[in-house]
Amino acid sequence: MSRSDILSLLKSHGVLPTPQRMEVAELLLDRPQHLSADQIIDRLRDAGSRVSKATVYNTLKLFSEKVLLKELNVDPSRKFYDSTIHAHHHFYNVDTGKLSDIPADQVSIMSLPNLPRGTEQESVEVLIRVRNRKT
Amino acid sequence: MSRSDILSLLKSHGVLPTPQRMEVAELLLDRPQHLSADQIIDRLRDAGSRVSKATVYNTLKLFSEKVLLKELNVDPSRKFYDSTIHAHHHFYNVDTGKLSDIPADQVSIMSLPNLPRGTEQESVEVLIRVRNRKT
DNA sequence: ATTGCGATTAGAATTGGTCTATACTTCGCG
DNA sequence: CGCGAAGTATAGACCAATTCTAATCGCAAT
Repeated sequence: MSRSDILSLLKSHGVLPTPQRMEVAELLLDRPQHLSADQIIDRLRDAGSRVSKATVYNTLKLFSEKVLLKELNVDPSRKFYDSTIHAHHHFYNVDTGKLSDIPADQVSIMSLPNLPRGTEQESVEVLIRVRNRKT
Repeated sequence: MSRSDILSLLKSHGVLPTPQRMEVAELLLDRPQHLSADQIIDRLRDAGSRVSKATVYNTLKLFSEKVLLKELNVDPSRKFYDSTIHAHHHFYNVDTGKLSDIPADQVSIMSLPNLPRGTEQESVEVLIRVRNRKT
């Protein structure tokens, strides 16, 4: 994804494109991936950036509010930020902590229960926990 | 569930029944529910117990290893401990933070993808995120 | 220039959870 | 019985992820 694509992506989602936000967006939204805030900070720093931790967290929160990415709560110890926003599912390897995507069309759910009264559905997420096969 | 039921439950799962573990088990395993470690500590303390935080965490971790309960990673800020261990799914109300159970038989999944190579399946969890309907 | 407001920042604060070091129990065995 | 080993409980220190705070910066509109 080019710089100008990202620029218009941010604008079209109502996000003011500051230099720091552009850096985060270019890193994360470039391709389908799952990164923790920590990994993002490390990579930006490695690339010579001097963004602060707080800005990265602010930016990630803003992006997820504006639906530029998805927060994943799978690993008990930290959030992952997923650059794929359309509906899809995940494998989580409990041994390695690695997440991987499952395209939505590879899981089909036949029946869903009635929602609790007074609520409406926001999303359906399937998480398949796997472990390394010990042969 | 009676005291002696819990006693034999612990023993049958290879857990030495100490007084503190009995307290936690009686509180949590009594009926289907989802509690955070914090809630558990508070309730025990309210009931006059003097268990330490560390012991509660140790106990919950032990119980989950011995499959007396399930850890849930749904809420970004804390784990929930679920007294229902057989396969089932959850609603999560993002507005209230409340979790509720979906019996396994109310969700049927038709097709599942191939697992990543070298891994075996541990569990399949469906999480339906809901929000309060704004009428 | 000055004002004002959102963005950025460093560092402090918070918080759920874990670790450590010590003390206490329990149990097998002589 | 009494001892030692092994396992458990505890308080409090510690840790790491995230959030908060208060000060500063940058820029747009006056």
